[in-house]
Amino acid sequence: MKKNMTITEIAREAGVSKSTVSRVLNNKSDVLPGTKERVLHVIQEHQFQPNAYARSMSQRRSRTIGIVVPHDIDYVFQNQYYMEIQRGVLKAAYKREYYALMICCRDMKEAFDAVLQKRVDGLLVISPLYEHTPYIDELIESKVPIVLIGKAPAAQPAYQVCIDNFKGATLAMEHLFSLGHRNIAFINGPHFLPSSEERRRAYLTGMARHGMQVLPGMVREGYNSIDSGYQLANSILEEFPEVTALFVASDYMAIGVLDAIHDRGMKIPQDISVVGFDNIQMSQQVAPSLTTVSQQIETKGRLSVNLLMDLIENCETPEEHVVEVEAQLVVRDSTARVREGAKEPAWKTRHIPL
Amino acid sequence: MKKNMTITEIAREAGVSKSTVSRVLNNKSDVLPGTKERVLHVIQEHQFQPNAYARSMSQRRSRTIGIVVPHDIDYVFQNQYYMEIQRGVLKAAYKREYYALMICCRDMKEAFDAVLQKRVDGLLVISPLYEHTPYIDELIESKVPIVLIGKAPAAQPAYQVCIDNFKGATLAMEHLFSLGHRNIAFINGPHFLPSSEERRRAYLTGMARHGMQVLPGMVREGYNSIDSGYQLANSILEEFPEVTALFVASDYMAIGVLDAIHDRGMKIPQDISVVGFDNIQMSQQVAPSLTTVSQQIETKGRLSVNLLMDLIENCETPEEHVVEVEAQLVVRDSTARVREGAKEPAWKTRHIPL
DNA sequence: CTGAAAGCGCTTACAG
DNA sequence: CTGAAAGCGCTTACAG
Repeated sequence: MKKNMTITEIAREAGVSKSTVSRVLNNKSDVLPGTKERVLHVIQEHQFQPNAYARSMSQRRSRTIGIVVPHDIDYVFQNQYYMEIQRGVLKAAYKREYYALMICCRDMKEAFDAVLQKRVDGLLVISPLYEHTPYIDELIESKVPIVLIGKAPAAQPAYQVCIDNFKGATLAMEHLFSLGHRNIAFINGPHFLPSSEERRRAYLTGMARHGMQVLPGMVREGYNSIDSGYQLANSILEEFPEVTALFVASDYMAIGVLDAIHDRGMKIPQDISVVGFDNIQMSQQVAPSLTTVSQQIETKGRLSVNLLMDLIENCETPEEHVVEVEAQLVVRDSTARVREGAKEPAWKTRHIPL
Repeated sequence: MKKNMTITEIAREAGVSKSTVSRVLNNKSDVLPGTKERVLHVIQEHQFQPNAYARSMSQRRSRTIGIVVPHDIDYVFQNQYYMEIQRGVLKAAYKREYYALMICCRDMKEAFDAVLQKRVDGLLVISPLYEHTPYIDELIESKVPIVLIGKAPAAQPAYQVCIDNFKGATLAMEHLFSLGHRNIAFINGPHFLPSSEERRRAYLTGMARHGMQVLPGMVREGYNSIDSGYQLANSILEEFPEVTALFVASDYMAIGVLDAIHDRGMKIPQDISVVGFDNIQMSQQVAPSLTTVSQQIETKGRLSVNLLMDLIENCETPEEHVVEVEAQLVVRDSTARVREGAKEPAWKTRHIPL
């Protein structure tokens, strides 16, 4: 492996100019076959690869995208959601011969730096929160190619790849209703996540559609951690023993819910049904395996790369700003028909058609 | 966010030369405080950041390291071991203001490319297999700064950060022996992993030390997947019903083992004890939580970055090639005293002192 | 079809 | 302490 070859030496050895070597390297059409042959031969012989950064400089693009995750490294690398996204992103990027740079930063500062330093041609922002709105707006305003994965909190129209959270959550609720459940509690994700609002609306709408009144304690807010799911499930079941099903807005929390129910000596799904959201890997490895709403995480990652590269390469901006991936219900072992003789809730009063 | 500032424009506005701006940017000592002040002010005002690649080119270093994982993206991003490593690596790299580029490639080709293209200043190779020996040797020979995480398969001395697998596996075995277990089966990792050999030796040595004969079927080889653990445990328990404990060379397989035992209607740890290896996150989330040998994965990631940067920056090469991280036994809920009346194995014949 | 020259945005000796 | 010039290794018009 000879390391310090440059285009100049290749040119000398092949008896041509640097320009010609460059043309061969970039597969330009106007090179005489014989010349091309000769140059390629020298290149092969030395295992020559052009300096990527010199190239980036003169081409004014780096063929590198930034995957920005506005969270702590510790959090990100312990969360399967981000792993799935990264998987989809890296696979798609490799396929188009792009590199991807992981940028974890709470305040998006490093993302700005990477752009200003011309390290990346564009940005993929995963799960931005409301608090990131000003940063994202500034990036959009500066014409930085940028695609958001997950609901956009930006004030101006942002390119984004997401699912319809309302539809997804409705799938979960209808599944539970179809199994005869009526006393359904809801554990939502944190309010600072744009997706939480829609899922909440779906829960409330579903309950209303089936004539169920929702008491305040039936809806809780967790932090998407296993532990918060555990705590909240205990608290809910304490207060509402007649609950027969829980809809939980993230798989991690749902897994905590499974634990809590188990520790209370109840059986899943015989006594209580649980539906999660996300369909992370772990959801099929737990016992019982978790019925959940798939976000098609890897697909989102893949599509977002494609969209971002269209923005980078074509410069023309697609009309449609939103790419929607379909949310899908994945039925596994954590849901079943409502238990016999489940108490009718005292507050079930009337059927409200919507 | 103004994007197209260059050092030249900063120089003009500050009324100095590019050289001086460069000196300020790089914190060189010999700049008059007043001048420095003035330049910094203009820089701040424009939020100027120097072009990273131009810098890399003239400095002949990129402040970027390659994390090469010689496996498929799909495999890597579904494996918590690699996530933990990445976590440690990224945190340490950020701290020293380095970037890290993820390079997944079965045959290490992309790793060579990254070096030849001068994209990275050095390489971190995670879990190299025997089959990667020639590639790694070539890199070492070419004086590319390189550190291996995990036992080195290289023919020549390679810098590496690893645990003492023999010692770690011995901790697991002694733990089981101390609980009274004698009929211990062993599920090893694949033979193409350098670590497997040592763990196997530890198992055999432990058994011998306690006078236990090891029948052929008591040692199996899996692929470090949950599924292979499941299959192998079933097969072992079928053949050797008197087994009271399994030592499993990776947590993923051990989790499969837990499932298998559960599905056979036996209780853990009352009927059978299980010890894993790695201490991935999941090992504490399963039920029962898994007793295992911690590799201190994140620590390995962190230390390997530090070692690699010493190689890159100091050019002087440390004498000691091996950094050893201590393997630690983590006792959780999957191990307990051997069950009462467990059958003494027919083949227990004599005590062989070693 | 090919080459010489200029340029990308920095840093680094070399003078002064 | 500061500036002019050369150089890092490419690409890209511009001629021919």
